[in-house]
Amino acid sequence: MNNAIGESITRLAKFSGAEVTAISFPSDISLGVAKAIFVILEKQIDGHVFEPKDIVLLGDAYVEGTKHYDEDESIHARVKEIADNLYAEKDSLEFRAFVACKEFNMGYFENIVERLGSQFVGYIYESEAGIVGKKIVEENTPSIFTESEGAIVYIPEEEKKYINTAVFINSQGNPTYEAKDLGLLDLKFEKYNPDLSIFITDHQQVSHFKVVLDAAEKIHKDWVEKSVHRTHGRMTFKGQKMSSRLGGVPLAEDLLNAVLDDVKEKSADLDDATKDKVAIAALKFSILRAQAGKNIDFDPETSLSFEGDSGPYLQYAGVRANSVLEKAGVLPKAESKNTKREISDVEKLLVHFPEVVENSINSWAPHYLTTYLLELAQSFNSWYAHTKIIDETNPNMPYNLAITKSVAQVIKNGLELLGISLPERM
RNA sequence: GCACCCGUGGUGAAAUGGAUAUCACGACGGUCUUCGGAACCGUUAUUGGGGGUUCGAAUCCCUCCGGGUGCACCA
Repeated sequence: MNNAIGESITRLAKFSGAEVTAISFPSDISLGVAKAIFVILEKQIDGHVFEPKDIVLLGDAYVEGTKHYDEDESIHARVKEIADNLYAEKDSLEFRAFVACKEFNMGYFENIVERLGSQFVGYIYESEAGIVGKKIVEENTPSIFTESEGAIVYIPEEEKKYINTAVFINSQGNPTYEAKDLGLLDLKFEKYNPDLSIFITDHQQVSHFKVVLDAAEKIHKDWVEKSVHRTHGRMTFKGQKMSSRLGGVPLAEDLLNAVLDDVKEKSADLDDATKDKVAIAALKFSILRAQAGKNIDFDPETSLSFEGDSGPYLQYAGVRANSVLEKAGVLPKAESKNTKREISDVEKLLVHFPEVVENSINSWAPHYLTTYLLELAQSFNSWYAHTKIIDETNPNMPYNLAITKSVAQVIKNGLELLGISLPERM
């Protein structure tokens, strides 16, 4: 979800003429990671550096670590030691294993992101942000932050009831998520100096960002004035919450492959790249069609459709239009403006495209565009069913071809802005 | 308990405060010698309850009901 929405917003922003830098904030370090590393090291008694071979292995270690930690208090000391060494980047067995896992994991991540049609220009890791964030918090204690029960916390003014008190540095001296986000702000603004910084996260984090931004405002007003937080809902899988910590959840790749199976069933004769495009369209569309912010329950059985309101429906309309144009060969010259003819509904819709795009950009809401494209495709399909486009005897043929061409173009551009590509055939 | 978000046909969704609330799925009935049927046409059914603001409310305010999320060392 984050990828689909983020990518679309990125593309909309670029289209509006802005220079956009898409960065990701990978969660490479945490107590949870330390737990996973603990499990991994335990299995590698001979002491050589762990070589991850499978992404599933890492996921399992994460889940197992969480479970093990909750059930067995005797390992807490060791896990904390691991965490400290990771945070301090101290050369040690665990740190080397961590580096190997991180490298492997990032490779996997970049792969899937590329498959989805995205690209990040840069990364700011939580580990870096944690170091910077911790420093910022320490420098501003006690002026902004307060010591409490061995931890360093931020207490908002009393009248700001809607903002929670939050721990920024825990009693072990490690930065929490809050401090890391502070560090992220600092690194982001230092590295890229943006006019506008858009955070895209799920909506569980709204109150978290309120605290962070409230604190940040006192450090650097600029950061907050230039920051926008867009949230999206969460995806449940067949009614089940997905949590990487608890396990048993599908990865984005699994989701995509499930969809791909359906596509294969439907059209075995397509080449693999096209099947992938259709599958990605189906998946992304089901996310982007709704206003961001709502939760989506994903069930491969029911929630994916290739008909009606769907990504493939849009692709189909575009492919079909292109196919007609190809068959028509060279476009005839435009007819004279004097020809009398009714303005088709399709044409009326076509005119609105720029306005819709502008609207989507202004409110960072890709779903306006999705809705519009759907209307256009429906209108075109309906028109198509009643109109013979290639018809030499029809004086309106040039007009009809021009309409077809415009539709093809608008659908292509519109899908592009959504991060969905238009196949040649399907 | 406090705070934030949400509630639209059977289901999933749309609607800068503006005309008769728009699509899709489902169900039912049609199109089928056609430039691509992942299509087209028709039938079906909807704003949680109650107040208020407004010439006008799905949209704004209050309240009740129902659901979700967050509230100190996870991210």
